[in-house]
Amino acid sequence: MSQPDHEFRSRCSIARSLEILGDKWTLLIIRDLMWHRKHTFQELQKSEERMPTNQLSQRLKRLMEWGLVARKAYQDKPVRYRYFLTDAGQELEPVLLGIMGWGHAHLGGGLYDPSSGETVADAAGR
Amino acid sequence: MSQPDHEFRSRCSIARSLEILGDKWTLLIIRDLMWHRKHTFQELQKSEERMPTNQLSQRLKRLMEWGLVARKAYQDKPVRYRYFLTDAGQELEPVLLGIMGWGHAHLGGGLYDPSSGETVADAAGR
DNA sequence: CACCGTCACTTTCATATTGAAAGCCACTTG
DNA sequence: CAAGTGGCTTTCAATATGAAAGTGACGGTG
Repeated sequence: MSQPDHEFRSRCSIARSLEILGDKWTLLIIRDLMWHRKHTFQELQKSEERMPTNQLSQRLKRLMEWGLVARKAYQDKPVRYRYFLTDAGQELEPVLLGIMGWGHAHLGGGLYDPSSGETVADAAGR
Repeated sequence: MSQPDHEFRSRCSIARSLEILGDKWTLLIIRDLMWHRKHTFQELQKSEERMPTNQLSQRLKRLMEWGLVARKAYQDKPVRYRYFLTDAGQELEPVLLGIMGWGHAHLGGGLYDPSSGETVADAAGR
């Protein structure tokens, strides 16, 4: 539960958040755990964007260290884990929704509706 | 105004947005332009986080290419520019507010109130 | 019981990005 | 005319990324 010892570069909440979330992949893991019922390593790796396995491994580790993600073994011998969001991770939903809305409006990406589980407006062009 | 020719890695709005915004710095530039009245190269560079000048230069270029930022010369000889957000850039405000709220709750960062221009809750610990 | 396949990683390594620092250019100021 | 200012650009070592292959513990098949 305890977060890593870490010197943040500033006291700004946005700057701090970006030290954990600020890359091209991390929020996609959160997206998949939150909405797309992807919970195993393999399911996460098979997402459309095809994150490299070493990165996925690193990111999951970091997210666990920061307490946004936890895992539970779903089998022994060999032990295999199912990853899921903690409350702190779940609380990123409004952020994801905001980014999605912006990307839909300005980059022509799809619009996912969490309550129906469907992509409402499909991607335009590109 | 026209966005760059660019192959997005997927149709997901979040994945697309992260190709532009997904790093440790870009949203801090947006933050400073949006709330902190930093509009010149130097003002942006002097922010608490001390972004390297070459990165600032590159990011501003990218943000202009994508139409989130524009600039106007405020003097000739030598020409110097003032940067500001376009409408598309401004529309990231809810995203910034969301990230700030999360960072405040979970990483102890400050809470800025755009309407008063003040940091309401100061950073806890760390 | 040898072999193939699956899952969850880890390792390797070439390439790309980052970030600290210095350099550059066109002025302005003393 | 020397020093300073603003806005970049260049350089280069260090770090991060990503493609690919490797590992280890099984479980199933012939």
